[in-house]
Amino acid sequence: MAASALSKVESVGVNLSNALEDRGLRRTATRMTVTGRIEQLNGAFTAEQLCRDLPGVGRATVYRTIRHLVDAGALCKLPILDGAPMYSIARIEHHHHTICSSCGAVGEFRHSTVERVMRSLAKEIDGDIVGHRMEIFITCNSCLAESATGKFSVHV
Amino acid sequence: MAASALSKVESVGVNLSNALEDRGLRRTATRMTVTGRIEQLNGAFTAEQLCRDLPGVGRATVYRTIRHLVDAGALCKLPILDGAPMYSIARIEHHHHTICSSCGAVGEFRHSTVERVMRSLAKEIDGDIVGHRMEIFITCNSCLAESATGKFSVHV
DNA sequence: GTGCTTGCAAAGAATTTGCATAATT
DNA sequence: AATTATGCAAATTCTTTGCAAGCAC
Repeated sequence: MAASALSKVESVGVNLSNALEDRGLRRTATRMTVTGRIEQLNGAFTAEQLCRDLPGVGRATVYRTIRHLVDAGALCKLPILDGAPMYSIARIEHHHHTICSSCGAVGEFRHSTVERVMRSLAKEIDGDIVGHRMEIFITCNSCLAESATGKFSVHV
Repeated sequence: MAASALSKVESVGVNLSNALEDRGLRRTATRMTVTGRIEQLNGAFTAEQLCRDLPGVGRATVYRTIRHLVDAGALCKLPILDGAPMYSIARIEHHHHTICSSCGAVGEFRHSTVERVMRSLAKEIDGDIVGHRMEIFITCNSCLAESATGKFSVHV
């Protein structure tokens, strides 16, 4: 992959528990467990998956913690066409996602051209643009290698 | 609004009941009722809204008909960050949506530059690109006029 | 008449909420 | 000590499914 205009997103020392503290929430053992697990996952995840990984933590707490993190802007929620939304750490302020249609793996990317296009569209769309979202559906390299069959819905 | 590179989507004589027939499904009175209602709505809608509008039709049938239409490619399903997905008639093969963050109104648009950007990204993204989705969140002109308060979540 | 359709109600899946108990500050 | 957090179970919300009765072809 070329490196030119596309900047791959690298870890930028996100600290989820700090994000919660900054919102005035208490630093509890349970929250450390949840945020710790999210940080050690290296990609996007669902609430259900987190519950499975952390049987010692109640479902409600997992959901509540996720919601706090989303509200804090530390996680971004990405809607999946069929099924539960996925979450991924918001390592940079504005980015888009690649979603593997086969295995569901989520990546983040940022591309200056996309943002430039948005600015040019602004002049032509009715109303004020307040934001945008873009997802690129891919078959990731490992799935290409395995030539796995599709599991996730794609809006082409 | 300028007309240049952005082509607004106009009705192109979509016929939803035909789309169902083309799939080998029977032309029933109930299905005509559902497709008729969808066609007379001039924007996106939720399953729930359709159920409310058509009290004579069972929920299950509404959901089943919507699914058939999506499978037929006659409707596109668009995931909403918080809440039920919305559906809109797929009048052109590939397009994107504008969603008013205030009233939820959905518009369709197509912009050649967006597609061009996708092609340039293809060279730089790991894996094969199989599709993409883009939503532009706006405050529509009527909401600007009313300066209504936001109701829909926005991923900025 | 045969097989697809429908509507109801029940089942499911995902998420939220009430509330008593436990932990943090 | 006061207040927030947790876990459980029940409640919600959205959607699908089983099934008997009704239509389309």
